[in-house]
Amino acid sequence: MQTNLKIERQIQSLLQNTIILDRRFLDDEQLDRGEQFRVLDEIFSLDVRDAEIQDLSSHFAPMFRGGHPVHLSLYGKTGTGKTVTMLYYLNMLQAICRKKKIDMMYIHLDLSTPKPCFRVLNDLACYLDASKRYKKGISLDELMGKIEEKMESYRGYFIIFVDEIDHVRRDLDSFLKFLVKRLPQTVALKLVLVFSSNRLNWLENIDPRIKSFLKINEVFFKPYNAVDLQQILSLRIRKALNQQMIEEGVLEKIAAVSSRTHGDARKAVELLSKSALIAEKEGTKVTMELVDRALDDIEKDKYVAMIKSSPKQLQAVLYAIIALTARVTKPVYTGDAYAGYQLFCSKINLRALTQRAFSDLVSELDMYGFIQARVFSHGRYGRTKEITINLPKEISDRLRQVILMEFDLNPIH
DNA sequence: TGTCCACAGGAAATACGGGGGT
DNA sequence: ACCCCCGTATTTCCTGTGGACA
Repeated sequence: MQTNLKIERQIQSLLQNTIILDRRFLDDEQLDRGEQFRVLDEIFSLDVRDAEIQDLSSHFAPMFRGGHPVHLSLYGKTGTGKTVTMLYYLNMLQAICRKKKIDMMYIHLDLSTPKPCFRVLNDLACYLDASKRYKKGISLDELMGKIEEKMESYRGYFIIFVDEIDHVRRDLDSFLKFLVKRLPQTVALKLVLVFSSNRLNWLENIDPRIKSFLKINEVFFKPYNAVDLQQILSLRIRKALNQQMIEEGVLEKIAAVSSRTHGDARKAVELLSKSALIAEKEGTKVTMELVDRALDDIEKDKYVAMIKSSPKQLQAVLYAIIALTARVTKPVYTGDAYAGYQLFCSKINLRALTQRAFSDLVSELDMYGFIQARVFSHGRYGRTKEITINLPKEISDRLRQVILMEFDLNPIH
């Protein structure tokens, strides 16, 4: 009976202290298109990305005089809203065109994960309903033919938004050649290409013959400043969180920290979400101090996520090094580390790499910031890397556990 | 000054694996 | 179904190196 009451009270207090009311608004992936656009409507009406939208408008304006805009390239770091802004803009553009009886359609080719040229064309064909999804067995030429066939009858404006263009693996040239040279010559529609990239120089290693053909306009997306981020965050807070539970200044702090370090809206929302999550778990309000902890947590998650997505060999190397440095205080040398690594490999039934390869992996870990490895000469006692770990014990212990789990071992001490 | 340790790290060879062409 | 080709991972082989020590 006692426990019954206890549980009831627990649930009661959890309900009262609920902070996250609608989790979906903390993660764009979970919103459908309509909702996304509605959120954007609110954001853009607050002058966020105003300059960029202005640029877009002047680029597409010729459409309404019957002209033909040149192609467009969007630059900006990740999380500056290239994709979201452009999609929103295209949606609006389409609505306006419909009102003015101008034929227009657009397609969004999402390359957030790298794809070969073939897959991209296949995607395009699928959107056009020109072909089904092929794994292989159809030549690029044939695929292009099908796309052209489908486009032949169309006479209006046709906008293809190629998101993250530099993710076209292998043969970006032939992909562009098709879009820029071949397509406009074979079909009658008015084609406008929109590319987005976070690298300013993605055009540099393109076949110069295509490059000279490519008349292009550029729009730059600046990182969000603190004011923009405040707008974005406050909207999310209104939609997703219980505002009573958020202390004064938290919003400003998150915005300030984010704009200072990256200006990435997605990361800012992530920080907000993490803070709320911690607060909810602990049954407190979201405080400034909690934001700092969330920041730490995200940092920790970063290391964990990175090692989880790394190759097994790299994980094994890191484990060996962590285990070794935990045992001794002095720095570890390559030879010792390699021996430890071999031992660990035999334990987990993994083929050990050569010392040469091992050495490269150590350097890689150094680059990622897991460890410090500096070459140091001990005179006649040789020249070797001194390996130390600078991570807080908490993180390195966590990493150790994670790696063991990756190898299906229980952390036994 | 020369020697020599214990590797670093470059270059080339080789293994591997998956996708494309036929 | 088959073969080929190419990019990547790893190995093999090798030369280079800073400084303690004699």
